[in-house]
Amino acid sequence: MTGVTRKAPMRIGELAAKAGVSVRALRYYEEQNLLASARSPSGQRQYPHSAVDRVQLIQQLYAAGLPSKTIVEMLPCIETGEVTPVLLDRLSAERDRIDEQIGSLVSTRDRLQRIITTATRAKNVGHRCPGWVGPPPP
Amino acid sequence: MTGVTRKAPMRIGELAAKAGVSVRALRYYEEQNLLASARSPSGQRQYPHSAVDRVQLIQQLYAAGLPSKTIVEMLPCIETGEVTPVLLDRLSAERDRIDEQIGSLVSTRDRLQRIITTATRAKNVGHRCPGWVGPPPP
DNA sequence: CTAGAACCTGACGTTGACGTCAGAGGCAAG
DNA sequence: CTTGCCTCTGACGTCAACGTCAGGTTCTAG
Repeated sequence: MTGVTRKAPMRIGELAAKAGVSVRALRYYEEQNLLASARSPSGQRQYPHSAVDRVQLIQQLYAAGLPSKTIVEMLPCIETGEVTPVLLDRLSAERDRIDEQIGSLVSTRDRLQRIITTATRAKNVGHRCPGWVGPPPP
Repeated sequence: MTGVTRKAPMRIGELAAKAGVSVRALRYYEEQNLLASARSPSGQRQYPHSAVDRVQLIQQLYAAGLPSKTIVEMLPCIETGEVTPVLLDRLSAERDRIDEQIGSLVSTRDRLQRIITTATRAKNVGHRCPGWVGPPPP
């Protein structure tokens, strides 16, 4: 026996569903060289199972604010585990950038939390919000 | 004596410099009702000193991914300290959203860190991309 | 075989936060 | 007064990550 479990190759709709993105997004990723696909004789895209993970990684990096240009430079080596010193620097730089972003978000969150706490404790609740803060005194 | 130190009112260029944003951005904020200004007789914008802080708050909220529509609903009450129950829910919701965003960023950061660590330890360096010969790892 | 779902390419539309340019005026210095 | 910088309004340009539509092919269920 072959030992190979033959199943129909994953098409774009299935990948989109499994990865939680739109079909359009996947074609866009391919356009940006973020995601490759084999083609059936009739031209339909075919993906390996691992594509689900890859798409989710792409999403994660997008969510971290990386543009596709940066991602496309990082992805190949990330997948193979091979990396150049230059790329390593880049990865570290992005990690640091994300750290800063986290710090900024934390302070924003804290500021929001203080506002909430203060407002709740003071029970400054139930007034009508002023629609607009007027111009400053001369 | 009046006790009032009269100084020339802050104009848009000065505010832009102090807040670290562009003049265009400030006019855009005004367009979006995020930032008010008094006008001189000749129509030039005048800002109070507190505007610097306000602009920085706006920037912080933008950086947290809030769109101006949301900010414009939150800002007046944030400044006055008064808040409606509805707005309080909104603030909490945004705080929670930011928390999720932080969590997502942390996991992305960790994933990047693992990649960096693994690649560094395995010394999988120098195979694919062209580049200079880097310094040795610590 | 046929209907409908899924897929293809190509191209234009959308959104948000500004950038940039044009043409006209205002303001302090010399 | 003139020079030069700052400011004004208005309007079009940009960029990224897709959405959406058109017009055609392919796959699959009955």
